[in-house]
Amino acid sequence: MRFTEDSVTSPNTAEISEGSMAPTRKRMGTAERKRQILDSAIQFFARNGIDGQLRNLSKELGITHTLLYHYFPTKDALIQEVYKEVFESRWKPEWEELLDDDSLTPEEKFNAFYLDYSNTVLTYDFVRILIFSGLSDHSISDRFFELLRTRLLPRLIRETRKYCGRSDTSKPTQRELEFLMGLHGGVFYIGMRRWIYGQAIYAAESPNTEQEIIRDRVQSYLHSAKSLFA
Amino acid sequence: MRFTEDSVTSPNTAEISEGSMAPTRKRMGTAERKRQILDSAIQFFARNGIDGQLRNLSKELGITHTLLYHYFPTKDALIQEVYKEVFESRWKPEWEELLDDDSLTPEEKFNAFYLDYSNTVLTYDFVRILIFSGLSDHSISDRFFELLRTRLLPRLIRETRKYCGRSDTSKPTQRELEFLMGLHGGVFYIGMRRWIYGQAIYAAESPNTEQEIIRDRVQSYLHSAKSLFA
DNA sequence: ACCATTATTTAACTTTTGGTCAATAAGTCC
DNA sequence: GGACTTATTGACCAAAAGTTAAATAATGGT
Repeated sequence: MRFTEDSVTSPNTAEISEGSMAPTRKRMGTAERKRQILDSAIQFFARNGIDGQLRNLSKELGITHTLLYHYFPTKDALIQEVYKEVFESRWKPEWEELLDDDSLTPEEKFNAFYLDYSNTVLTYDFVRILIFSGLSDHSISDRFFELLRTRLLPRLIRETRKYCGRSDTSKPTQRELEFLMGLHGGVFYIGMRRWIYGQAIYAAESPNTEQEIIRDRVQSYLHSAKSLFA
Repeated sequence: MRFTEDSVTSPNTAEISEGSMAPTRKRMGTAERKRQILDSAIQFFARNGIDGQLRNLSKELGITHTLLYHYFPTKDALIQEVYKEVFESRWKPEWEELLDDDSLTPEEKFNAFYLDYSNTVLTYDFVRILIFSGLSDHSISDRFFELLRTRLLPRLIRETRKYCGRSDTSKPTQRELEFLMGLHGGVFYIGMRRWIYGQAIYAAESPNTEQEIIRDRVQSYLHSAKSLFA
């Protein structure tokens, strides 16, 4: 993939400019530097794809590309850590709690969940890295979908049934799941348009509207579920 | 992006195997060979991303990579033709005719359209190349969305309104469009799951079900549109 | 002030890969 | 069958990009 990775003026070497002072070499603690690299790497690979060149990443960090090898044995190892960071540490356990909260109606749960989900997951970093990884190797993005499939979907189906006045706890049917995936995919598609295709979504202008969009769709989903599955 | 591009036994050199015959160098007409290369290139780049190496593509074709340069001045030129082929020559003008057909109800149109649309567009080649291109440079995928935006969406909104018993021809509101994009994105997400994340979609097993899935969603969309916009 | 540690850089190696060019040979036309 | 065209190849180049190893210099401890 051909991306233009703009050269960025190195923060570290910025101080060399004046006078004939020897370039002050900064020295960071292992943990902090590793953290810093990882953070930058997420942004960098989200932007440039996992084909982004280490030399460019290091330029953004103001270090030499060889220093990366002091913290990560190989480029692939770095990328694996990026995946891990993005897919695992951004998962919110609160989502499950929210969906299990007895004081909320199914409709409230759906609205609250998808609003927060879209704010957390429909990020530049997340969407792009998820897709980059899926494009190159399912086994990575699978980890995320596994969480979705086991933790969230069953709860969402349960709430859907509750909304329809049903209380059976039988295994979700494919038809139920597919109908739910219609809603889910529609929401994810917002992120796609925004971060992959670079389209301006209306919601970007006024934050209110994002909420409106999701409310419309959730209401539509639940309402139709009632006539389909009740 | 790191893909494993499996070496494929060259079809051309296959005949060398037996005896000590000199390898028969095949000679193809310009047009056919170019066509052949383009067809393979579509598959190849869909699989490996546009970073796929020309040497591997040519290996699949059973030719040397330098021969590619006899037909395409540069790798980028080849890729541009791949884009053109995928995005432009797969667009069906029938879609517009279908949506303009007066003998069909809005619901019939939606069903027929999205069923055919998903069969044409939700292909391995198409979905992956669309996303690869979007990831690296919007300007390419934009061409496709432009068709969508100008040719299809207005007609779909018109039919939605017709279904709702409205006949005004005013410009679609953002809310109407976003609601439609919910359906549209949900459909596209089927292709995403199938061709990006490698998930088995139920519909893959029985062709009937794909129809059922889309019918469910279309009906849900139209039904809800009525209560939202009527 | 010195030493040990290790973060950081410099230089270099290797493989990959897009691209060029002259040589070769498969058809075709007379 | 010889000449001409051009499809096809093989050898080669240069830049890109991952990786390694040795040299350098902050930093902290004593």
